[in-house]
Amino acid sequence: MSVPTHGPLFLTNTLTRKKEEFVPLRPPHVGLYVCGPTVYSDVHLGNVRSFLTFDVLYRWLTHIGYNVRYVRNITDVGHLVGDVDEGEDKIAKRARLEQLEPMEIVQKYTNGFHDVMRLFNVLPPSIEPTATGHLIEQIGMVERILKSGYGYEANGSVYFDVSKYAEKHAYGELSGRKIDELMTNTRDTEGMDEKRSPLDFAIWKKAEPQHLMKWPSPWGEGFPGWHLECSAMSTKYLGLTFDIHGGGMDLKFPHHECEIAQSVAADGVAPVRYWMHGNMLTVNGRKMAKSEGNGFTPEELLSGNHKLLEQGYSAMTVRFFMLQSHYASTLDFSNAAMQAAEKGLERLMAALTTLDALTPVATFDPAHDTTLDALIKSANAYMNDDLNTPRAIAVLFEGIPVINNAAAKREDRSGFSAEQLSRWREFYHGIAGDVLGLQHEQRVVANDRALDGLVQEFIRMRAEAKARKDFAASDAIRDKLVAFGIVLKDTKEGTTWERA
RNA sequence: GGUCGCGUGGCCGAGUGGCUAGGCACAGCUCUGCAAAAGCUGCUACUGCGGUUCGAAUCCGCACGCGACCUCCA
Repeated sequence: MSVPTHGPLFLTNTLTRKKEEFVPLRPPHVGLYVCGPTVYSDVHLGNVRSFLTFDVLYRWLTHIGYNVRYVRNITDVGHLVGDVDEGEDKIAKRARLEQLEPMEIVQKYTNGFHDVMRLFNVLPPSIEPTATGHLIEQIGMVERILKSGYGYEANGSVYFDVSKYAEKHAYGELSGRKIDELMTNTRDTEGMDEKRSPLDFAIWKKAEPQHLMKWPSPWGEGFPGWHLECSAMSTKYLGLTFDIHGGGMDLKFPHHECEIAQSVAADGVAPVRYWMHGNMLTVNGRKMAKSEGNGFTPEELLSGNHKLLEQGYSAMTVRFFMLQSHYASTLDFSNAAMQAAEKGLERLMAALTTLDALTPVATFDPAHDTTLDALIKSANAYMNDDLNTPRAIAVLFEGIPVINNAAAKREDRSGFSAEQLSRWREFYHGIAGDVLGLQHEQRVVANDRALDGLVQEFIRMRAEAKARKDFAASDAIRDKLVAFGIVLKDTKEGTTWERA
């Protein structure tokens, strides 16, 4: 099988700020690394968007025939509260506040993160390494950086020497920053005399005696710097140079810039061939962020129990909503937009159900083949064009009238042959399901069968009433059911029901 | 202040130098006992002002407005 099977894939490489054809280092293998969460609190919707973006990338790469090793880390140490390497560790702080062991915090929020990912139908990565599980690798990397002369030890901590690095390498190339501008704009450096320059960053940090999260190292007890883990773990699992590194736009600087510098300093090669950055989810035009206090958790979203939410929205509605915009654009969350997405998704999923329920006819429409060929072609082209999911979704909608038409009309030639049906189903389930990860909501849970049996009985009674033209009785049944949130739909095949 | 980006129809949101995404909403019609659902039809936008061009919403300049990053953040 040739790779890729769906034509060349183009991705926007934020390193060059251009759309480039994606050619992996060692096809059919693709190495993909995505910065995962720091597990010190609940993930919010903005975080979800980022993981969703790379979920679709992972799904698409797989769909077009690549063998993807997807590494997404869990940051469970080293991420400090403040800036300039002086604050408290985020997890340690949370542990103190919640009066738990740091690892209990890590476990708690890792579990929560996994639950949320499952809820949004985000696939698990191939490897989900933790920073604390890779202390050896990180210490090794610090040693290599020291050996190459780009790090220095000060009072039990080790810092990366940005100025020295910038003499020979392009520090700032990813984020478009110039070193002297960075120097000018940096805030006061008082109280940080361990660092030679405010731009330097910790790759190993000395731990105070009371510090809970610390490990022995050649420089004494301490813990690794935040940026280091991604470099160490991506190197370990994907090699010195790998294909794609993804993350949120806000990680571009300094996090990813530091990753590049560390890898080049330690191993002499640029670590990443294609950098990809997802854009931010905004609320009323402002970035959703924990510090802004405008984020909501998936639980609040589902229940609608938040001052910014007019109602609850399902995870699939959110997924669909997010995929209706391009990953590189900011996306503004609003109730009106969510309600529109809810309706749109409903229509799409209803069409899928209709398609699955269609029965083949003898006098089918031969045009369904050419129509489908066109849909397939453009859907693939759009996905290959830097993951244009909104366009791919639009393609799915283009075929919906064809499906609905076939279902609504029994007499004409709008029907499908058995072969056409299987091809259409394969396409719709492939794009909507496998690639975009949209799935039916499980709206009714435990007593689904009991409820269905009950409603079917009412439908039967109503049909009897209609048969004897007792419309008062039939309407009464329908209205009663509506009051209970059950909506009846009359079709040529009979009456179906769904929840309002 | 520096760097980067954005400004599209009632709303959300794609996009290309000429071939008028899609969703939601709205209106009319068809189907239906009625309604819902479904189908058909309609709704032609691109912040402002200049410029390049046969032709620009799409390229360039300026202005205005908004945002992101520059400090932890997906």
